[in-house]
Amino acid sequence: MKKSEAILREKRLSVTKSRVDLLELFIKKNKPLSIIDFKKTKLFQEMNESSFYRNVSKFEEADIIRSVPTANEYHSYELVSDDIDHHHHIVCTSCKSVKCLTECGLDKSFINMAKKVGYSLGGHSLELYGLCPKCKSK
Amino acid sequence: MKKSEAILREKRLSVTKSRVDLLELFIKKNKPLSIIDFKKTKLFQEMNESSFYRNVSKFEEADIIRSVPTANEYHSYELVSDDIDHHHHIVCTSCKSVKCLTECGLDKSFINMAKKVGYSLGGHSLELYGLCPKCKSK
DNA sequence: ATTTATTTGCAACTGACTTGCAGATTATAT
DNA sequence: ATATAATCTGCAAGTCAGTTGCAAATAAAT
Repeated sequence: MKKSEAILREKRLSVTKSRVDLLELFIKKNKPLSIIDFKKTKLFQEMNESSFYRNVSKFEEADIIRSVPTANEYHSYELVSDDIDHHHHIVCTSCKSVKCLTECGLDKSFINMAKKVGYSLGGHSLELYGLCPKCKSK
Repeated sequence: MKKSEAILREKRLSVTKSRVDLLELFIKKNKPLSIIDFKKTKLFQEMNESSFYRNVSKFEEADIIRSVPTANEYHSYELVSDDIDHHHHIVCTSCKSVKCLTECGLDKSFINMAKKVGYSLGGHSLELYGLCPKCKSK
């Protein structure tokens, strides 16, 4: 049984071809994916766009993937897995590639500052922008 | 002469009614505004939507306003003024109100981490999410 | 195997944002 | 102040990501 199928069963979602294929894509790529990335895929030929959106929603509800705030136009999602815990991304401003970072860089004084203005703190989003090694050397 | 008019002249932009009105709105509100906020305004009745977009672009080019990455659907912009330097925002997840914070909470170890993965660092976006005082007390 | 619930493809829709065009307004040159 | 050139505006139509209703197809439950 494929890994994706096991996950779907565990989360009590119906196992269908499109869900298996889409989830396998997330597993294979192992980095944030948006509609744009999906459209570059051969899977896009086989699977209707609306199914992509509907399944992404289902996966998100089921906590299989999470939304990654990208500060650009498109919604992007990545696998929620136990070994990739809370972390952020660095986006290359030239080739738009995304790399996951392994720690969270917020310092405590900043969190305290939020509390000072009377807010109770929920989550946060943090993205770095820069040039990846390849683009840097051009 | 209105403050907005002075700014427009300094930046060598044509002074028109819509530009003055729109810029006054940014000055009056003094917090990030999106199309959604604009549509709630009486100005929206008088001014065409496309003019809003075109003027926002012009203001951005002229460095009068800057884009604020909100990680949600809509593009949001705020005044660039010398006394509000580099800073971030906290967004209320209930009423969607936005508050500017006065410092940047990135710590240096995080920046070093980006360099470790071979990236040269450009900008970054950082948003906090939580409940504002009003929504908290409900 | 049959019923019931869910998912799919398709087509139509929404809403943010853009663009071409012709008329109006602003800047400039005289 | 006036004429001309440059820019801006409203309008209507278009683009594109994302959503939704419906009927046919597939999966789950009995």
